[in-house]
Amino acid sequence: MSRKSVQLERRRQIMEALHECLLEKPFDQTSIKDIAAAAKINQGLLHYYFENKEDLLLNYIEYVIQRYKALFEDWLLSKSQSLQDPQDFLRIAFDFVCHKITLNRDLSKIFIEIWGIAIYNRKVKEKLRKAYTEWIQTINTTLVKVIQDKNKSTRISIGLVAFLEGISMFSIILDKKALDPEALLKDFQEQFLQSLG
Amino acid sequence: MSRKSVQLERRRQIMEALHECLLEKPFDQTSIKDIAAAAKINQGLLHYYFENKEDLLLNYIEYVIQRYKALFEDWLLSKSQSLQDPQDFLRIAFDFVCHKITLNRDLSKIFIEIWGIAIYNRKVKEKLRKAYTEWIQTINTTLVKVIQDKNKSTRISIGLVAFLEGISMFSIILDKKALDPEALLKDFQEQFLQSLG
Amino acid sequence: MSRKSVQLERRRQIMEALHECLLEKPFDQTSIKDIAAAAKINQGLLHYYFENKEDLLLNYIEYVIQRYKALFEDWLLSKSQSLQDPQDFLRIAFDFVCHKITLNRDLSKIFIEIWGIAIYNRKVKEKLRKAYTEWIQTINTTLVKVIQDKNKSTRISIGLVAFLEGISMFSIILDKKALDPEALLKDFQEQFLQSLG
Amino acid sequence: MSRKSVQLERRRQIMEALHECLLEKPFDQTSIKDIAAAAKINQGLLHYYFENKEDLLLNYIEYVIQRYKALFEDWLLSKSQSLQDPQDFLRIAFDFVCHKITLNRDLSKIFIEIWGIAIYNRKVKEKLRKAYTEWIQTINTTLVKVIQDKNKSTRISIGLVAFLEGISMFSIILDKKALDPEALLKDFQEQFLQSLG
DNA sequence: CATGAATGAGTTTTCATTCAT
DNA sequence: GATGAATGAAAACTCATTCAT
Repeated sequence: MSRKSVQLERRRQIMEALHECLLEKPFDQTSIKDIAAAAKINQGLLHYYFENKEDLLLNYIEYVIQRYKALFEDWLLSKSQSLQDPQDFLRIAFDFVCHKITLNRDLSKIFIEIWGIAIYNRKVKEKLRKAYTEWIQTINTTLVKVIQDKNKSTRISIGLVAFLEGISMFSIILDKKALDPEALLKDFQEQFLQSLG
Repeated sequence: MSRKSVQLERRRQIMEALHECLLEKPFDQTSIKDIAAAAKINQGLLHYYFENKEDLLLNYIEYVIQRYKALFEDWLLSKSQSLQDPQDFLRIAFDFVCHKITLNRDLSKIFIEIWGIAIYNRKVKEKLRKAYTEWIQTINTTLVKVIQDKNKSTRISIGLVAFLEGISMFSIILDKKALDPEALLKDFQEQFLQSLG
Repeated sequence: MSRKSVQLERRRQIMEALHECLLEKPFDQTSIKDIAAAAKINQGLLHYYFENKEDLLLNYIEYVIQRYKALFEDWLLSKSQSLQDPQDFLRIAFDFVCHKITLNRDLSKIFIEIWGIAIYNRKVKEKLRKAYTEWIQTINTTLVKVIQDKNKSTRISIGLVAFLEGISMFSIILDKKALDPEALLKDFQEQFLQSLG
Repeated sequence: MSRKSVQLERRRQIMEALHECLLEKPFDQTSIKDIAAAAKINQGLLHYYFENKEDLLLNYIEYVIQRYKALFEDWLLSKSQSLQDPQDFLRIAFDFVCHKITLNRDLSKIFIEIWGIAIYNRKVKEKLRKAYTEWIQTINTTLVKVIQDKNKSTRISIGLVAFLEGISMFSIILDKKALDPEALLKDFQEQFLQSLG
């Protein structure tokens, strides 16, 4: 491996360590020591690869977002039959989001955590803002083909993502049994796609 | 003032101080010192009124929830004309939630923060769980009269609250301009009530 | 009850509370609050009856010492047959000390604690010094009748008390089974009295 | 110096600092700050080398006990002529204990302090228990050769150490003049060894 | 006498970050 | 690059004592 890629690999390793830590404790209660221990590297070394705790967090957030964007691309390719048809695209995209994102408990935990940080951290907020905007636009690009009314389709796109994020949060906060998010989302998906078509 | 009410007043004063602090910093970064300063009381005294930081937080959460429940009761009373009709009740309740809760930026910030804490704090999670369950049930009690299908109405109630919480979160994270949550909610309300009727 | 005796009774009550506390925690780790709670009185009131924590401790020590001196007097009176004979007196005194003091686990704990405080607290040390000196002299007054050599009898008196205090300490620190202090003291008593006679 | 030995040296340095502090104040009144100041190191660093105050204390106790065990070994070697003869061994051991331990005022202070801590601290008690048991057994191993009766020799060994610890305590609590522990111990030693022979 | 609220200094411990090797 | 020792500030919490009522 080249110098550069060893560096990158190390950074990845540290970000994965942060990921593990965030599944156990909130970011503020996760110490550099914890992260270094999870990454099996020296505590001081962490500051060689990342300027400080915030820098690591920002890189981590970016890393997670890029990973899921890539996963989404792969998902689309694997279902490549019918991306032309808006209805089909929406169904496939919806499937992805539900199963890989909204119902992914680990990811939900981490994003709820990140929302909290974003409130008072401009850089984190900006990263989130971009990611959500992009996600909403991806949906909207297709939705507008079906709905025509641009304002309306934008509102629906936003509302759809807001709803999914709300369910994601509820899947962590509420009783799993009382909530049954899988059924709820499936039901919703049918209604939604039907209403479009 | 009686001894008892001095106690209660002081506790309220401290909880209000925490409220102010939470509008500036996340809970984990808010020190007991900060809260005491905001409450203009001695730092040690805070531990006289609350066992520890967590105890204060739990009391604060309860306090906020009770406050908004009381506000909702008042709101209903002030619009007392027509609570019999489900449609009217839903419209009035929706108005309250939108304007007093979902579009209340301070409250949104604080609840996003609390969601994050709830992930790893059982007691906080339990408080949230109860509050959301109660909220959902309040809606469902009325909704079931219109929809009949009990499972369906439950799912819609959950979905509705999830959507509102998602919008609440977006109103903090996304650009206010791009989002325009007031318009979005108004639009949604119309569609929603229409679809019921 | 007169004013004065109500006062005294309250003071006694507080000292008994300290006694209870000292059976659970070292003095330094016992807070005024703990003591007040054990005495079932208000925390502030404690400072009305005793100047401060040290004052309470000094009074408590005096109180315990006087109690055991009184108990000893009673004991002697109850065995009044034969205090004239030095051997008999020594036997009776030895019995008292063994059973009421050296083998009294609660008292042992408390005195070990007090020794520790005495090291760096002049007033406490002085109280202990007086009590031990008096005890040693009580023994010596009788012992010198049997032994004649005044220096020798003083040394034996000191050594005897030192030995008993050492056993008292061991009864707390060492395994009760391995130590068997009752048997050890009984054995010692026999040897000792025999050696005198 | 190697990494490892720097660690050990630092730990020793901190334990010596605790030693100095314990000659001025009881452990409970000695703050981490005091100890760090005495060791001339940063307060935070102390927690790098020892988990917490109790951990430091336990290590310190072990350190002192090991030091005196080593000193005793050296002492025996330096008097190597005659360890075969029980009488000679006892005399030499007795000399060591009297001069290096029982009459060592600093050590006496520290052990009285440790006794007090041991009452309510299981780990400290266990360390003391082991040390005293070992000391008693060392004496008993030789004593049993002279006395034959195993039970009797065990009782004498325990009693002997109890007596020495009692004298150690008295040397701190009582007037030095009235006590004259050197003379007392010398006298006792003669009587004791004579009684065996 | 009695209450409990108030004070403020002090305690242990944690931690992000820096630095010498 | 890598190590782990060092720093210093800050955190939560405790507590003896005082004071107004």
